[in-house]
Amino acid sequence: MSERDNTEAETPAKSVLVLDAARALFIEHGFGATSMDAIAARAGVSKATVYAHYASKQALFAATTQRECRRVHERMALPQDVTGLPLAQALSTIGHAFLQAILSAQNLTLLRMVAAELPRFPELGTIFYDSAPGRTLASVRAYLEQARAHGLIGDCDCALVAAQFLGALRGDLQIRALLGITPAVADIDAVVDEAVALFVTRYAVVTPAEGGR
Amino acid sequence: MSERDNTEAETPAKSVLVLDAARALFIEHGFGATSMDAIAARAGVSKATVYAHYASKQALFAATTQRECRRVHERMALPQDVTGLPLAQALSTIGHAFLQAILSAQNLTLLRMVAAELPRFPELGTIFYDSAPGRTLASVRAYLEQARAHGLIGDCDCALVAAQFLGALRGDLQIRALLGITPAVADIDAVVDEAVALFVTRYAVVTPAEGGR
DNA sequence: GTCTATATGAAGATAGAC
DNA sequence: GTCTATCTTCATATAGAC
Repeated sequence: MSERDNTEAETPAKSVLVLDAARALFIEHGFGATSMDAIAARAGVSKATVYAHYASKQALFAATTQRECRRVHERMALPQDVTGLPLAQALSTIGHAFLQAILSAQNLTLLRMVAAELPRFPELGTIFYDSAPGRTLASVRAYLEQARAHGLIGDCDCALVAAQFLGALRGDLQIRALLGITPAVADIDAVVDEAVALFVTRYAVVTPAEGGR
Repeated sequence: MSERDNTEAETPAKSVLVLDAARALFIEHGFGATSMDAIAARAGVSKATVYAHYASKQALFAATTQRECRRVHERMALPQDVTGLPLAQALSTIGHAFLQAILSAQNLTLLRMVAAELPRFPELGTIFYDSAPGRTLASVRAYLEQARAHGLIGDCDCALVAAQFLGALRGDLQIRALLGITPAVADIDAVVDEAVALFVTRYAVVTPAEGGR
């Protein structure tokens, strides 16, 4: 507590070791199949130490999930400012970043964990949604509103369009990945290109060159 | 699920009673939090009887999930033949049926269960996918190929278009519902109309009137 | 096949020394 | 705060009678 920051080698901080171990095991085996013994062993501490920092297995799970949500939240920020780009290029950039994010093992396992324990931790559903998919949706919506203000796209319900653009990108890739059926990476480019073409065709005010293909 | 009646009160079939009880409890509490004692009690049989029919809790879970997949599989069939309809109307019909299906409590809880226990039962992911989302995708793809053959839509990758159409319908509704954030039902019509307009605009060979609304 | 009763073991949580 | 050792509960699975 008192010594929070070390300028050099960061504090091993048992509580963080425990959290890291819990994260790894919850992700790998799920909540039910992960024991506090296993977490303590992996963290290299005793079980009593685990309980000194987290009052129960559920509290540890909640702490793990919320930290993970914060991390995903940070990773979900758009990689660069796409405001200046042409519409198709901006959408393509967004699309690639989005698919990479939602298909990452980190995101998928977190989603699985939260969905799995939703009966036990209902509030985690909202926390996760606001951290990841809701946040991305808000970003894209904001971009579309800006694009509309700049005359790149016509009048539309930007929230709905953003949701459908992200949905078209998802296709069935996300649910397949969620179910453990990993998609061929080669498909990703085709998916993004087609989704971009789809939305440019419908919403773009000026179609600079041609539709997608 | 309340009454499976036989014409002759012959077989209440304990194995089915057990399966029904297991289904209800797994859905309500998940795999980990459901005990064999509870299942036996709910089915009105002894625990030994449960084990006489299902070798283990895992086997019972697998049997429950697979039966549920078969049921969802049947419900997922398109409600009517849309082949004769105009494109926009056919897509609209498909869209409403699809959203109703994926947002149903039955489908969501099953998806949650399968995702939750994926580490323990990896093969259930594929079974569920083929039963529900994969099956719907195949139906829509088949419809699109027929529509293409009839000249309603131009040349395209029907599998990809089907996936993106269903994805646009999903938007973030499915993931929200999965996370326990139930959407306003009023939105559904707007979502379907906009998605139909989107795909008609891009793919229809003849645009009869205008997009959806 | 079905029951009552029980063995077995795992896992969440704690006591008390240091 | 951290450890070793232990307590307690409870769920899976089985034994044996009918």
